[in-house]
Amino acid sequence: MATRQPVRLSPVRVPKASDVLATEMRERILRGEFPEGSALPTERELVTQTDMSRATVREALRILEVQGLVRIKTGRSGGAFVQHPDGESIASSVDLLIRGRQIRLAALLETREAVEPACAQLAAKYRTDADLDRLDLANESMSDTSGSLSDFLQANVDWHVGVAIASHNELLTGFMLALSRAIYTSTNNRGFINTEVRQTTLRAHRSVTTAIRGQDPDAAVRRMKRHVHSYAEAVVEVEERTEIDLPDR
Amino acid sequence: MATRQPVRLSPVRVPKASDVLATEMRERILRGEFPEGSALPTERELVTQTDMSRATVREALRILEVQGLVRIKTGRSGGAFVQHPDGESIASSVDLLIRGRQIRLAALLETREAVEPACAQLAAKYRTDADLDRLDLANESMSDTSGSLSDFLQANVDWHVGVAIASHNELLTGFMLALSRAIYTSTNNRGFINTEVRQTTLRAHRSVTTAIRGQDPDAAVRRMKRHVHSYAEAVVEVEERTEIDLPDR
DNA sequence: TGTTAGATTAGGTATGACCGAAAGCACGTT
DNA sequence: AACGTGCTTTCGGTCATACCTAATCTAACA
Repeated sequence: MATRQPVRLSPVRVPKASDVLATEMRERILRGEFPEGSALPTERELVTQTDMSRATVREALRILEVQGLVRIKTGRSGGAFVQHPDGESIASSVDLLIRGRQIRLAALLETREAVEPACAQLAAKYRTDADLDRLDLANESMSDTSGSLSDFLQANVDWHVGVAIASHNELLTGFMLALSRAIYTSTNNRGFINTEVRQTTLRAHRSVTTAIRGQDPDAAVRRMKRHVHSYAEAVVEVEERTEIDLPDR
Repeated sequence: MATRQPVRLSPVRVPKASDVLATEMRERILRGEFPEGSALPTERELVTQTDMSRATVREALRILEVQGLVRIKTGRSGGAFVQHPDGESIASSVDLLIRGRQIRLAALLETREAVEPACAQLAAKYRTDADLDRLDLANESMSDTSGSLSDFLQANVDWHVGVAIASHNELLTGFMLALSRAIYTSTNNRGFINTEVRQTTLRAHRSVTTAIRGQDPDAAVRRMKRHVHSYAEAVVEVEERTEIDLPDR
């Protein structure tokens, strides 16, 4: 019998048809080939163009939809409309990581300490009047001490995200959006926010806002760093107290 | 004729069946209900359990797959296996944002200046011996001045990601992973990396590595800040020169 | 005791049908 | 002329069924 031919083949990869189609459309969208809001061909049209089944085409569109690259509308003159990803898409994937990996609140606060002072610095450099309005608005609704905890925390998130927006850096904005929301939900049910904490927080926010308004990056960094650090310390302190109160579960 | 009743209805939302199923399974996965690697029911099994068609079930699974929550294997004893998202999932969505929004290199470098010094600080605090090995390895392969530009840049990415890993903060790691890769691809075809830049970069990396090894957070921050800042300045400088060289086009 | 050729079980794809939502149109009323 | 009303059309959403292909298991065979 003939000996085995020493033919070597590299492992053959058989990509899924829907992935291939999704990748091709994704590249063309990212290349900027279609203006934002323009309509892709209808599903049935794509079927005839690609010789694929409708199920395959639909899965490809679903992939793009999850990735935030298209928005799908139903009804007549519906279909897939090109959309460029925004901070929300980053925020949602960060959210999945945080929840899936059970990232602890302490790690979230550490991350905020790492990122947000830099946001404040950039905000002080690049802020517009509209950015200032947004920050003032958040400060106002936070100064309503009679509001519910959720309202307070929502205004808190708005302010922090507002700082990120004022940095005019979309990456940082998306990241801070996710981080702020995650901290919000972790904080919402822990009950260590009392009137004193509220007033301290509001004072700190106003102080940072003033630095941003005055376009003083150094002060903005310093004050933001102090704010997020002391907030983190307060949370850790309460965490420890809670652990003592509830030794096991 | 009777006057219109002042009945007000809020807009009714009709969620898609596949979204509902995906959301339910996602929540259960994120809640930690299934250990990592465990198998979800097969498609046909889900069909009987949910009274949905297989196409719907498949779309739901596809959503979870894109979100990095399950990995799907074909063949006998295949199916959907639970997976917890890692830095890659964040990296890919950040990548989509960068490319879809045409984020300029200058903005990427600005973001790195904002985030990476803090990474270095945390790395100096929490680094393990394995982290140091990873950094040393990257430095070694970068010291090979005869290597190609791609090899140099890859080692560069490895080092920067290595710092993020050493921070032991999964959020920052995922973010820096995406950022480093994006800077890599933007830098790969610009040709402003010469021998001098290589040596300067290597020196800076070694200097930061030393601070991390010595668990000196302040030095790590300072040196990293200086490194990424001077790198950014060098890039901007070359950008301007390039614009002059190529006035239109 | 390996090797290998089926059998089995999973996902991947293709058809074809029908439902429901939304935009457009035409008719009819005011 | 202006405005509802309802029909028609054209989309995506869902379902059912069939068949293909990949990966594994199993059992016969050399």
